[in-house]
Amino acid sequence: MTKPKAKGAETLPLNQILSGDCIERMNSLPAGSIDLIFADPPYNLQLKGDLHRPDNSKVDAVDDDWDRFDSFKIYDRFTRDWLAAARRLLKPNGAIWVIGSYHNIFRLGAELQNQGFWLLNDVVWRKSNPMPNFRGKRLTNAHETLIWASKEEASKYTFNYEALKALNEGVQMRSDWVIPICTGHERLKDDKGDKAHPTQKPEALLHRVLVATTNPGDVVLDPFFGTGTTGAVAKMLGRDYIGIEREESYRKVAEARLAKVRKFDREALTVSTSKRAEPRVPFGQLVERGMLRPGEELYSIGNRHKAKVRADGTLIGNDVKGSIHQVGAQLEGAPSCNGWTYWHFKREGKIIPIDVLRQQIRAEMGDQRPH
Amino acid sequence: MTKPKAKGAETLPLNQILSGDCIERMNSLPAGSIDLIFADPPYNLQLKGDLHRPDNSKVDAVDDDWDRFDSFKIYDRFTRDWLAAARRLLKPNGAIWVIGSYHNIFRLGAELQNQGFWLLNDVVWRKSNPMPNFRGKRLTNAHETLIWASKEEASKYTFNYEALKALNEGVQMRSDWVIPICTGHERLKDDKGDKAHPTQKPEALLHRVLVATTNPGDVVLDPFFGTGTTGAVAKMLGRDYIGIEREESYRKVAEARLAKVRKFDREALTVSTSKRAEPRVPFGQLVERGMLRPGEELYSIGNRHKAKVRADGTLIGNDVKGSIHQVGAQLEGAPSCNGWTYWHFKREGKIIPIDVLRQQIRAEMGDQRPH
DNA sequence: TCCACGTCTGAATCCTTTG
DNA sequence: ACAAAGGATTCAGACGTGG
Repeated sequence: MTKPKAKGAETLPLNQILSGDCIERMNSLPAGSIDLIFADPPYNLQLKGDLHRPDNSKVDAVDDDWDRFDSFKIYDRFTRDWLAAARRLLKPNGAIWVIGSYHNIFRLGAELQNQGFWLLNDVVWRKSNPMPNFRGKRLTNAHETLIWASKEEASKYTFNYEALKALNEGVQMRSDWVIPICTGHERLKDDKGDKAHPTQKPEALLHRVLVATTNPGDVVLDPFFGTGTTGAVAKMLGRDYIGIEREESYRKVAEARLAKVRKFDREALTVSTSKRAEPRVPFGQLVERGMLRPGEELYSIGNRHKAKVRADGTLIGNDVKGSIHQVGAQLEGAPSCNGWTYWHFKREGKIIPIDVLRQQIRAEMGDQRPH
Repeated sequence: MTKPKAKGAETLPLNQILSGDCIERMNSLPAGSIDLIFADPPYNLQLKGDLHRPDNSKVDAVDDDWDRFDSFKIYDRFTRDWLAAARRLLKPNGAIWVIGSYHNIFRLGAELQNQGFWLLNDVVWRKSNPMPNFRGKRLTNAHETLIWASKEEASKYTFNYEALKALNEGVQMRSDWVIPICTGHERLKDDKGDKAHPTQKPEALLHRVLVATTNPGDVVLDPFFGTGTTGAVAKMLGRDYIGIEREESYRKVAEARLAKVRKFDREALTVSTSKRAEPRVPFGQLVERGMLRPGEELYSIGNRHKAKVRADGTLIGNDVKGSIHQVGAQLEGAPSCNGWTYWHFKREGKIIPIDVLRQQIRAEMGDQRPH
């Protein structure tokens, strides 16, 4: 499924992290050479004093220099300039994702429209574990907003509808995505054990973005690369990436991270075109959340069969592909099969049913109830 | 808890639906007279009569750069004008809610910021039953966005934190709200049995908005009244409303609807309140009243520290003296401390928080409070 | 080995009254 | 006006420790 390279693509610094100012670096790249841009620009939080939790511990605020702007006017000029540089780089059918909070997302969205980008969806990242509002003065700020836009109205943008539907276990993917914030082992630390970047995004978020709106071999640019989540997920998924990052400390962490990332199997990257029904916890979430890796092998209940996990949450095994249920049924020659109890994965030599993982997600999904 | 009426409030056309252009009608109302505005403005640029070029020519289909830019310009002017009229009406501590989709919400949010409104939250209305995306070209657009903003940064806006927490089973209300779209009996029909309004909002949404950010007796204005959901819920909740609607057909439906609405019982309107709303009790009163004796010892929450009560209602312990809060903070090395929950006294061998005594005093005061 | 429990932390525009 | 003081306020999840 490799596409013909765009003109000038051979000169692109693929799978590298460029240093310096993102606008200058973007302007030095050839026009019309990028398939997708993912941008997580400074939010301009405008924080004032300190904030303490009720237990008197201090909240580690995002007070970095790179997030300070003196006025909306200055922020708007910055937004206009980097978006213009980004737009120039996109292929005619290219698209962009931006992410932000209420502090900046309205300015981002309006400027996207002003420049002729065509808004396709706004997507809500609903955090399953946000920081509470400690003073009880507002609603818990439990989400961030992403905007997905094509370069222009006429763009034939990439959208892997069936893959996303498969990720969502047969139901159309909605514009609100429930994904935990980046914590635990995934959260990168510096030498001192502190977080390496104040706003590292979860890989599950980028996984969904890239599966949805790119194909293997596409070139993905992230002009605010940070510690490289976009690059890491792009590499796993067999996309090429270009990162731009100003801060040397972030670049160093990202380089080390990317060196360790391994691409998933080619088979796992081929996206499903099958159609299925069935609601409930989508198996694809186990993949998105990194509980199971694309390419990982699952074992049937009697250990007579095995199958490989694909990036869109389908299985492939012995020339059979489809959902966990379909593949189980086929291999057993049965009319139906409950994939959740049929399939098992291995951890440290142990065989564990995948249903265990579903239960973990269900426990996290307490927040799905009406609020 | 009746508030003093604002100047000019006696001239307000309370609980009425005004006809005509919302900007003109808003400009005819007295400045600084409204507690809360809820606005669901149109975003369809072709909406009849709402938007004109300066020369009154028709806005063509949005099919090239010039037209796109021109139509955004017109929409922005419309947004600027009605928001300015709305802002003039708000009391200094007033607030506004606006609702929109990705077509217009970014322009609304940016203009709110430009005019000096202070964004408090963006809220995602997550529809539990959205219309699917039939063509499979995008994500199911399963949400709309609301913005909650105070008139200015310094505004002491109304937020009934405890009431919302109660609505959410004792957990802080988040910025994502799961509410079904308006269907079934709630959906108003016209004479022919068709839906009376294309975008009727669910009462559950307005219920949450008004419980959260108004008090009984507040004046709520809706400049795009439609079929009157804001008014209906305001009336149920014992708030006064003013509606403005230019379409006669909508006004008629709204009038009929509002005539049928009945206000809830006063008891039902009482919501949980926070401690902040309770009267302040100086610690010295406990000593004055003999509930605690000078010289008596108090014990910290973990029983790690103790201090002696002095006749003037200060504490002394371990070379530290001052208020119950100051001494607690000093002993804990904390930036602040709530002495009421930190300190305990002994009676018959039992350890009891001093807050119990404050509550006794408050209970006695309750009898004397004016209603 | 496993459970119970305590600790820590996350893009946060996070107070109100008195003097 | 500004400064000082009173005193109200948290959820989910990861991780470590101790029994």
